[in-house]
Amino acid sequence: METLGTRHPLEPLLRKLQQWMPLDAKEADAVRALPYEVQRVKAGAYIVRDGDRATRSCLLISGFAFRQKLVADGGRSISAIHMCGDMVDLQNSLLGVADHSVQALTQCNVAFIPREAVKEIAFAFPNVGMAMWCDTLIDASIFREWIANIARRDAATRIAHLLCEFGVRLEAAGLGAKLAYELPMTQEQLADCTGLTSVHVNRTLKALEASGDITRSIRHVAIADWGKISDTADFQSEYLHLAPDCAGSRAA
Amino acid sequence: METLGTRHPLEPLLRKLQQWMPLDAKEADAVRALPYEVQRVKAGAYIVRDGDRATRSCLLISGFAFRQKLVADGGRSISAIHMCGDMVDLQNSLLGVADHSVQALTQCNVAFIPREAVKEIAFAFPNVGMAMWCDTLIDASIFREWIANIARRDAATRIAHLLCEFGVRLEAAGLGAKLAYELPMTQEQLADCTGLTSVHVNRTLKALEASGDITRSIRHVAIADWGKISDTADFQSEYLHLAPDCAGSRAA
DNA sequence: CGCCGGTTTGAGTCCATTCAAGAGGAGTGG
DNA sequence: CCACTCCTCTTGAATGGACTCAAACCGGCG
Repeated sequence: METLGTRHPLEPLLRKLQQWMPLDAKEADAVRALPYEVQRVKAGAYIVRDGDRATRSCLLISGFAFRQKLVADGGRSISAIHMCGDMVDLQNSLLGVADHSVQALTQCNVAFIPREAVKEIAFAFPNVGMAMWCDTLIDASIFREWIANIARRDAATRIAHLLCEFGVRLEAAGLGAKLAYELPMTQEQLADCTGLTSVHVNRTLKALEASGDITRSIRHVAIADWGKISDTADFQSEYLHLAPDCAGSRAA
Repeated sequence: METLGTRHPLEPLLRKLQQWMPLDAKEADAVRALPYEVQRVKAGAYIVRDGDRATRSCLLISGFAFRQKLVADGGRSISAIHMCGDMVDLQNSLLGVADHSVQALTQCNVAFIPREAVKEIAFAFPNVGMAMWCDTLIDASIFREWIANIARRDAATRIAHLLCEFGVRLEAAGLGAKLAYELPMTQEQLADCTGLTSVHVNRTLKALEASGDITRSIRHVAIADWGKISDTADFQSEYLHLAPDCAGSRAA
């Protein structure tokens, strides 16, 4: 667990960007020099609302958030979960009008950065821009995997897959271990991530527990054997692009 | 219908980019000056294979292509359909290793552009880069809508939604009318786009026909009443971001 | 003409849903 | 400290939308 402590508030962004592309001192300083304003957001509150004209990008400094869309009959679809260091709203702010909402899953600290400042740094420092672009491309890769997950896997596989992804991403973000972590979601939210109902999520979780794939208490998930669960989950981590070779080589 | 004729092969790319961001003469010339190599690809052939180390980006000059992923039990998920002017492979080539395949739906003409050339023009000409970035963000927006479509809508709504999207995009690309077009897909491919089986797609198409939403012959789709079908489809076009305000204003 | 991929149709099955009700836990206020 | 409420989790029974399996049909093409 990291504390905010004395660290620069934008440090998590820097950490994330460096994952995709090494940045030199000048580039890192430029990131730190971005203008921002930090706000505390309560669990459940909207960070961006569908239809908003977004003029700022949001960086998650602590806590968790998710993207959601509503359909005609009132159903909800969650299309992404975000954690510390994620630029939660490049998607909306660069496109002008938000096509979906972003909501706080837990209490969050969010840094708002004016969209023009993001554009400026992206093109003034190509390596920073490339890292940001990659970040949005990896979000897209995760969307594709979720499409496949929801479209073509059964309930147990879907949920196991989500649990695997969550573990790997938490570990990559330095927020926990992939074999044991706090899952900050209700079963209903889990259902909206996987296209199931909360009742069936409940039954499926119990089945996963019974088959020895996971153990869990309230919101804590523990994975006994990574090989076993990633097998039932049909999980391969390539789509997360954690290997450090995004975008090829640095620009001069 | 546009013919290739005497036009510059990269003209469709220019058209697409200008949709997101107006480009001046110098910027347009830079796009036209991109190095490329055109190849004819047969229907069904792979343009990019899952796991490839992609070093070039692919631009669709004519024909249709789709993105697909396979899951453990052999099921297939189609996560996107692409048409003339689409940069089909920024996603893979910028990230290094392809996390999914791209396959020709019909016979295609594809222009291959070295990835370094794409990166160079993107950062040498910020407006071009911004347009490309927007393009990938809009792809991501479509992914999110597909997630909601597959996760939370019933079969008839799902398919009607896909038909609406297809009509609007074809019209936006100057390839047809949204109320009547050729659908270059088999029912099995339609099924893989919507997370259904081909049998059920067949029944659902017949039901849509019976209820007067569409008429169809072999691969031809006609929509009698846009209001009616977009209603049964729960379709709103905002997520396609066709309104010309992506990315805010041009850079100086 | 015969093959082959795609479409159509029927019958039976099943995975996930719906509806309903009870149990557990956290937080609030008297 | 307890009563009360709200939310989440849990479980059961019945239902249903989509699937599976299978066979027939159709149209284009070699």
